[in-house]
Formats: sequence, structure tokens, C-alpha cells
Amino acid sequence: MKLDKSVVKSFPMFEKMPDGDIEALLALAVSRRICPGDAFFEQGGPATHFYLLINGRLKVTQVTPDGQQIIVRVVHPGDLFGFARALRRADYPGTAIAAMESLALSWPTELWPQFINRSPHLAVSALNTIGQRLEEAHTRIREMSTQEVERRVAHTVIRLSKQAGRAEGTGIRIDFPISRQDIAEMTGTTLHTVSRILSSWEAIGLVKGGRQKLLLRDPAGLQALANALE
Amino acid sequence: MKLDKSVVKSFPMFEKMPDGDIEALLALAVSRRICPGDAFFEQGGPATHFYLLINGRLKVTQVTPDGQQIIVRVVHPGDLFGFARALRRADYPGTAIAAMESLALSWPTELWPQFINRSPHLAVSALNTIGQRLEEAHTRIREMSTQEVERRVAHTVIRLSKQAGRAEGTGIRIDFPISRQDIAEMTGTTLHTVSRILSSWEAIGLVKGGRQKLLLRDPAGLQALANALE
DNA sequence: CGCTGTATTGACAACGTTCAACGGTTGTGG
DNA sequence: CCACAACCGTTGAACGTTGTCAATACAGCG
Repeated sequence: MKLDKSVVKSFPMFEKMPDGDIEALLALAVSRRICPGDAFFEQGGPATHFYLLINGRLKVTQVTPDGQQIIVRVVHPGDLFGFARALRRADYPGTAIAAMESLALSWPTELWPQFINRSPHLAVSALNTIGQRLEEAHTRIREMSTQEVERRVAHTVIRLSKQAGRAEGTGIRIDFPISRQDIAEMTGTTLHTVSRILSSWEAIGLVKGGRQKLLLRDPAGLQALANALE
Repeated sequence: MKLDKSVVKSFPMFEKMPDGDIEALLALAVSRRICPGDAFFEQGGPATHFYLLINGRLKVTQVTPDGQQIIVRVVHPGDLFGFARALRRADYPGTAIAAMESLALSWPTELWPQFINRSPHLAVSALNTIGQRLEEAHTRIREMSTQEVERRVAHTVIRLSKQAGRAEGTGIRIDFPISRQDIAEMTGTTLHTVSRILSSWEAIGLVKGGRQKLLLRDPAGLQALANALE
């Protein structure tokens, strides 16, 4: 667990927490490692634990009654996940699937009150986190209501590059495996349309594609495309 | 203020609060009455106050940089509004416009901590409220991603009937003025399409329209339409 | 009584989905 | 090590839902 402590302390949410408190929290945590394609929890399952992602990358998905799937959000290292329901109901609203090998700490849901009482700052952080997610959801609703698919894809890709980008040459590499299908499920379209759009971007040098890979060669150009007012 | 006390106490969020605490809160509140079309606050304005709607009905809107508008949500009596940002930033994320004459209580943002400390139950309620909104937002994203316009409109209308419905004969009347444009902005489509859909529903006896009015003649039929699995 | 905002409706275009076929890559098991 | 299956991606063509453009009608209000 010693390794974890310094990692956890590097996350913004915990950086102002005294070492002693962090150790106390870690003492109660169970770490869990997951292979790509496996899930930390499944939609509709009992919400027994909440988690903190240490490393890796997760996709949180929901399926509709008729079997269609959407990606609700992507979880990055340092994010809490599976806790929205700690506040309300007994089951998970979505499924958390690992996009790559991932490691997370988990706590039983019953410890949530203790978790936020441990530090006022942490309580505020948790509130801010959920407020931020609400804002992100509204942004997505706004985009889906008003923008055509190509701009939505541009926004989504840029957002990913900011959250999970790694500099590579003059461009930015999306630093985890992501398929056209995934992007489609994030933007509310089909993998066919995404494929066509990325192909056309590649033709004019904006991006460089690949199997489950994406490199932004011209972030500024993409940004211009995303902001284009008509 | 005596009138307000019993009204406030009738809201679920306050029903378990001791009378003394409610009086203390009300003593700090300023009531504000607004005419249809006016706003309690505007998008981007400094978040100086948070509010509790006593009666009336509000539409919270956001406008995109290029001038398009969407309705983020509808505020009903008993709802807190304008407080999401009390937790995060200094400006309002949207504009709260009165759909009809409305009365709200307001408190300065600085009083928010005192407000939730007044009662643990209230703090939990506030958290649940914001969690619920996040869930609603995800529902909307899921619908916009996977469903065609007609089913989205059906879902939206049914939701409105549950939140703001009044029995009228065998049907349910939407109990505040709502235009086709409003419904369009809630579902991510155009008023033209909404008008066409409502006209076709009226032709088969599902609803009865009118200027800024809507009556559900056959809620069960609409529900069936909304649930239709292809 | 005219003005403004709301609603209806038709014609048309288009964006994006659906259907279909194919090519390439990865990983697995013989 | 190779063959094969499974998955991911690409592309073409046709269709359809829905947005856009446009004209008209109607209600409320000053």
C-alpha cells in the first residue's frame, strides 16, 4: 500500500489531505485490478462499493431496454466512480468497463459518510465533482441538440485529448484504446458516420487514425472546426 | 411571511424540519415575485442568490455561442434553483425565466453553508436533488442518442404531465403555458417537427392542443408510444 | 384594428442511418 | 508457425427521418 499513498496524494482531490488521514482511508481500501473488457460493476447490480481509479481507463456505459448502448463518460486516473448511487439508491446506474488494464481502490458503500467526513475539503471536492458532471452532461445535451455530428465528434475528440492526451511529435495522442464504435456511443451517432468523418479528417491531415488509436495532428485545426459558427 | 411557512413546510424537502428552523431560514429570506417572461437571473450573471420556488413555473435555458437556445429543465414549486453554482463558481450557468407569474424565496449565496448545516436531512436532500438531476440529464442523453424524435417528444410530454399535470376530465392538463417551441427546445428538435407530431397525435385522439396549452386525452396510449420497442 | 408571437402545413433538400460487402489486424489454437 | 476466427475499420448505395425554407392562418394585446 505504500506505493499507493504517494499516487493518491498526487491527485488533486487528496493533495491537501494530511498524510495520516490518507493512510486511514487506505487502510480501509481494497485494491482491485481488472483486465481490458472486464467490468468493476454492472448496470443494475447492487451498489456495494465505490471506487477510486489509480491507473488505467474506464468506460461507463448504459444500455437501453432495447439493447442500444451509450457511453456515459470516461473515467480517468484520480476520478471517483460508482459513488453517485452511494447518495441515492441501491444499484449502479451503469457498467464500468476497463478499456485497458486498470487498478482501482474500493471501499464499501457504508463507508461513504466516513469518507466525506474525514475532510471538509474532500466533501466539497465530491460535491464539485458531481456538479461538474452535471455541467458536462448539460454541455453534451446542448451539443446534441444544436450541433451536427461532425462538430460533436470534433468536440468529443478534443475533450478526450485534454483529459487523456499525451504529446507525440507536434500532435496529441489519445492515450488509451478507443474504437470508432466508442466515439459513436459518446456522440450519439453510428460507427459508420464516425469512420467516414475520421477518414475525411485524415485526408486533410487533421488526424491520423489506426486500430483503436487516434492521433491529433492539428489540434488547432480541429478546434477551429469544432467552433465553426455555421 | 406566515403564509409562506405552511407552504414551505408542505414541500418534501422541508417536511421533517422543525418549525423553529424553518422560521430561522425564512427570517433570512427575501421573497421575489416575477412576471411571465422576466428572469430571476441570467446566464453568465454573478451568482449572488439561490432560490426556492414557492409557486409558478420556470424554464431554465441556456444559449449557445451561436444563439441557439435549449431548455435545461423546468422548475416546479418546491424546487431549489440557482444553487448548482453555489458549490462551484461565481456565475449562473443558465437563465431562469418565468413561464407564468411566479414567487420565490431567495437567500444570498453566502448563506448556503448555513442553509445545509441547519439540518443534516436537508443536506442529504440537496445531494439527492443534484444526483437526481444528473440522472435526468443522462436519461435525456440516452434518449437523444437512441430514440427518434416522436418517442422523445412522447417521453417529454409524459414527464411534464407527471411533474405539472392536473386532472381534467379523463385526461391530464399540462398546468402551465408551454409552446411548441419550448417542447422543441426540451427534446432537441424544431418547433415544426413538434407541431407536426402533435397534430398527428391530435388526429388520432391522443392529445388536444391549443395555444401554449396541451391536454393529454389518452396518457396510456402515449405511454405505449413512448415505450414502443421499435 | 393592426401588430406580434404562436401555430399549421407543404415542398424540398440533406444529413445521417441502414444495409451490405469487403479488407485488414490481432490474437488464438492446432 | 501458420491458419482461422473474431473484431475493427472502410466504403458504397439507397432510403428515410428530420431540418430548412416559405407561406398562411390564428390568437392575444395594445
